[in-house]
Amino acid sequence: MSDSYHHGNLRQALIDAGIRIINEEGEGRLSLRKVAASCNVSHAAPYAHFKDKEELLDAIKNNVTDRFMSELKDSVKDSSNADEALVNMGKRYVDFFVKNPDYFKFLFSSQNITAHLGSDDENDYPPFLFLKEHYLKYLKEHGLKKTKKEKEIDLLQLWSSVHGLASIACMSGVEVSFDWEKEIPGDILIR
Amino acid sequence: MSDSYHHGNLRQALIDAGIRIINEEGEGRLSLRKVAASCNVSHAAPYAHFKDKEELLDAIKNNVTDRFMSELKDSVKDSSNADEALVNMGKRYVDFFVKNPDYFKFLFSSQNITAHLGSDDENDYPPFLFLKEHYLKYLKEHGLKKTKKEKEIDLLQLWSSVHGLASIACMSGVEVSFDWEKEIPGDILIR
DNA sequence: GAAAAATCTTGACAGTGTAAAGTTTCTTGC
DNA sequence: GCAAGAAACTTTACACTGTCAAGATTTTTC
Repeated sequence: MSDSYHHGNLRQALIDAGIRIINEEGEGRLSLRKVAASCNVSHAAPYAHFKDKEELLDAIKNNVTDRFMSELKDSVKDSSNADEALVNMGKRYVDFFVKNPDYFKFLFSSQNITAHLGSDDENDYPPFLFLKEHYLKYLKEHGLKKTKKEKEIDLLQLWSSVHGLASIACMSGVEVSFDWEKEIPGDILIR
Repeated sequence: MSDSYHHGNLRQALIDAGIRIINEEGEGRLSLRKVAASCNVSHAAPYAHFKDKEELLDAIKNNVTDRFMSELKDSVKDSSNADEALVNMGKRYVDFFVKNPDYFKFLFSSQNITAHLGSDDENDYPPFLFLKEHYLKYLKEHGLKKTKKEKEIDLLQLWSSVHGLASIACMSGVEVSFDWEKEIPGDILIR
C-alpha cells in the first residue's frame, strides 16, 4: 500500500471527516469538497465511494446511529427489570442528543428513517426496534395482555415522549436536565 | 407605482414565493436566485429587503408559524372546557404537520425557537405560549394546585408528546392518523 | 425641484455538486 | 509473472449558488 496515490481507507476517512466537520461547523457548512480536502484527496475522489453527496450523508447518518445504538444498549446493561430498562433507555435517548444537539438536527433533518408500529420489519430504525423490544419485555414481565392497537399506541406514545423531549431540547433553549428517576417515573412513559 | 422597475411589494412576494418553492421542492432546493427569478426580479434584488439568505428564511419561518398559530387558535374555538381545548389543540398540532411535513422539517431544521418552562417570556415560541396558556386554564378549571417544578414537568411532557408525535409522523414512515378522542384521551396528555 | 434614500440591475467572484476523460494502482486469471 | 481489466484517484469543465460592489432608476423628503 504505497501511500501516494491510493488512500487505503478513504471511504471511512470521508465519513469520519464528515462527522468532525458536522460537529465543528454544523451540517450546513459541510461540503463534499471540504470533506475531500480534509482527507488530502482531490475534490472528485469521493465519487469513487459514494454516488453523490446524499449517499455520503446517509453513510454518516448510519455511523452516528450506530454510536447512538451502542449508547442505548449500554444504558440497559445494568437494569434489573424492564421498567428500569425503559426509564434508563429514555434517559439516555435524550441525554445523547442533549450532549450532541448537532447530531439530532443532522439525523432528523429529512425523512430518512422508517418504523412500523404494527408489523415487524428488521429494516426499521434500530433505536425504535430496541425500544419496541424492551416494551414487549415490559408487557411480558407484568403479564399484561394488550390488543394490537393498544400496543401500537403505547409504542407511539413512548417513542414520542422521549423523541419529543430530545427534539425540544435540541431545537429550543429549553433545558431538560432534571432527575429522571424522580421527576419522570416509569408510569408516565407507559400509561 | 409604475410596474416596470419597482416591484411594489417585493418583500412579501419573496416570502410567498419561498413558501411555494419549499412546498413544491423542499427547503433543500430553495435558492435565493430561484426565489428572485420567480418574482421576475434580478438575482440581487432580495438584498434590498434581506441581509442574507438566512434572514429571508427567518421571515418565511415567522410566516409559517403565523399560519400554524391561526390553526391552533381555530382548533380551540369550539371547545367547551380546557380538557377539550388541550386535546383539540394537540390533535391540530399534529395534523398541521402531518398535512405539511415539509413545514416541520423547515421550521425545526435548526435551533431557532425559544421557550421558557418556568419564567414568562413574551418572545417565546407562540405555539408553546398558547399551550402553556391553556394548560394553566386546565389547572384552574380543575382547582389543581401544583408546584412550580410540577408545572414545568407537565408542560414539558405535554409539549413533548405532541411535538414528538409530529416529528415522528414527519420524519418516519409511521402513520399517526387515528381517532384522537378515543385513542388518546385527555388524561394521557396530562398525567 | 434638488438632494437623499430606497429599490432594483448588472457584473463579478469564490465556492458548490457533479459529470467526463485521463492517470495511476490494485486485482484477477492464466 | 504478466497482461487485462477493475478500482481508485486526478484533472478539467460546467452550471449553479450566495454575496458583494458599482451603477441605474424610482420614490421620498425638505
